[in-house]
Amino acid sequence: MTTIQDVARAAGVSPATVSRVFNGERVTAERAERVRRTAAELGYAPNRVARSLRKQQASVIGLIIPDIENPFFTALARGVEDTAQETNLSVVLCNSDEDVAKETRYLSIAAAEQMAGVIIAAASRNRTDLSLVRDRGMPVVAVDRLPRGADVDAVMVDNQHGGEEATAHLLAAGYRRVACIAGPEGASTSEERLAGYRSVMADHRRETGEPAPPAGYVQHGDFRVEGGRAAMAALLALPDPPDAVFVANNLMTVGALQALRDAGLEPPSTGVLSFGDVPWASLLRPSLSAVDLPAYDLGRTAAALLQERIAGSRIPARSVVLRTSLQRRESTRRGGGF
Amino acid sequence: MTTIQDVARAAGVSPATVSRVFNGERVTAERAERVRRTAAELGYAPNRVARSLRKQQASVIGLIIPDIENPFFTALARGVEDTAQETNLSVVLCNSDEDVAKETRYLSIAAAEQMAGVIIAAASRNRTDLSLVRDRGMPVVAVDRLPRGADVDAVMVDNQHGGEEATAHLLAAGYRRVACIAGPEGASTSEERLAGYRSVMADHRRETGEPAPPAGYVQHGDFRVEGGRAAMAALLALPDPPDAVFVANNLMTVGALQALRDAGLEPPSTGVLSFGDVPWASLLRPSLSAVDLPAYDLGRTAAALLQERIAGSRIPARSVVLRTSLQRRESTRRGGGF
DNA sequence: GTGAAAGCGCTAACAC
DNA sequence: GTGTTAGCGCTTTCAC
Repeated sequence: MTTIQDVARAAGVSPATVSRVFNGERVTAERAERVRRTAAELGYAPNRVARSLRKQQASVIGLIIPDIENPFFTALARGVEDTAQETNLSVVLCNSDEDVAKETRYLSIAAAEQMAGVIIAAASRNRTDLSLVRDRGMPVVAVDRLPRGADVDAVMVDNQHGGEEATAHLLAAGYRRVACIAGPEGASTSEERLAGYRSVMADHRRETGEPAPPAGYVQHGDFRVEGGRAAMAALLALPDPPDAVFVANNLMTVGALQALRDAGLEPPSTGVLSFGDVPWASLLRPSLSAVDLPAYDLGRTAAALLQERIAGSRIPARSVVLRTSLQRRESTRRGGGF
Repeated sequence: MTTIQDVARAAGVSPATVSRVFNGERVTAERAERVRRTAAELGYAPNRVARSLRKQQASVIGLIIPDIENPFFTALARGVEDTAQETNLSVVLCNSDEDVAKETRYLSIAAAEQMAGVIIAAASRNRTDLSLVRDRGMPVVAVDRLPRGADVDAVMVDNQHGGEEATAHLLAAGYRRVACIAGPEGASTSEERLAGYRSVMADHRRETGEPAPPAGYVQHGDFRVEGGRAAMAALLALPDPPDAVFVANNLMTVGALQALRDAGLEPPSTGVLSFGDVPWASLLRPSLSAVDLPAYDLGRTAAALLQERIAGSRIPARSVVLRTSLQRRESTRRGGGF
């Protein structure tokens, strides 16, 4: 490996000068040029490990997401990456697999590698422990999910509003027995979406005097395809099955659609509304109504906030909330369109 | 930050002893215990940057993939991760976005961070330059795509065989005007799949005396949804459009299906066979025939090979080829099933 | 089995 | 502007 010493010797200057050239500090043009040329000849590239050790910080940021196979998070990752690239930060992606232990390992790595900062979609609202990195003063931005009590910048989705809009749309379309497949208990995103559902349902009962939905109309899944399938199957097994369902994430919607089909049912006779776009939804017949999430912008915003912190901003922690937008398509068009 | 010095002082031993405790070298049980306890109390964790600088190697491997939004690569990533975890290696994922410049940046980072090794699905067969890392003696495993002339271990898919099987299946199903949507020119995976198509088509002509397919029956796309749509549209615009199409990757299949639908056509009247499973294909009606790729196993195998190299194996470079398997479903069931 | 000391490659403080 | 020097936190000789 070529070191800064080798270049210095070959160019007839001190190591400090070489360092300055590579860090954009003031060096006479002529010598700078000579250093650059010798460096190129020798194939020299600064050793980031040494640099990190010395500066006690790196030019890499960690992005920790809970499910790399969920397109929502990959779109988010692209947003982070695109923004980071603009200022020469590199992104390394870590998949916590919704597992707090794995997540903890990645957080320790981020700390130990002295990354410049971390963007995290936490695996758990209660058990994710950001102190590992926060104690070292490392900037952290929470995205999509904010661990309880974490004093960090956050970029969130207006889940409750999205849940309300979705439920209201199902009722307006004429569905009467509207169920909900929520995410894991304790997941903040799921709970907020569910709260939106509950609040609109309660308002509706108050206005119309209709009875409360039967027990079991709220099922909990695991945010994966299988969980959605099981939850839908459970709903269909009820004595009075729902005529529409609001599903709290995209992957569970896929499972729910499969269960529906297995039971010989199809939207929109049973209405289906997904929180979060199902990828390639455009191929589905009937097309799928969904609450669109700004996944890419979530990533961009998170990266921008992190960069401000890395640059040294010390203002109090901020939360940015991005709005969802409801896409009305065929799967909620009861009675063949209106 | 607590350092090894702090622990040593607090435990009344030398830094060397603390180091030995954390590296599993022989230390008297009693002292080892004391060190471990003080370390825990002080919240000490070894600084990986310093360790890397000293040992000149890290416990992190880089995984460079060309498209993080393609489920094939995310499944592969999981395979790599699961295997790496087993031996305490951590994986950082880099998305080259099919862009050789970005890829080069990530390779330099891998080199500069002195990662333990790299697994790469190369962005280009010709322009991907592994010398950046190979020159430093860093172990590299190519997966899915092998850059020309690269002397590294590789884990590949039997693309030609898959292409042959796919094409033969379309012909056996009774389709006669079979077209192919290939990937970018120069992509080895695409070229091999195309070669499989061509070889079976040529054999078939030889046996049956049927005329050669018209010009334009082989279209090139970009391995993304849009490319597939454009290619399919071009095929449909031909004077004598095909009655079946073999699409060389999963994302382009999505686009092709969209173009087909836009034209008022549906499989299986036009047969569609995808190379690589489309995620959530189970939701599609008609269900989609596909050449299944062992993405997860590709990842596992690549990680296993890399680990052998990291452990010091010096045997000559190996290539492992994994087989595909054809899934016959409804989209190629001409005339309503057979 | 253990400690002292050197040094991985780099940057920051200081003197010039 | 530039060189000299010290040291980031760790591992690894080499004595003992």
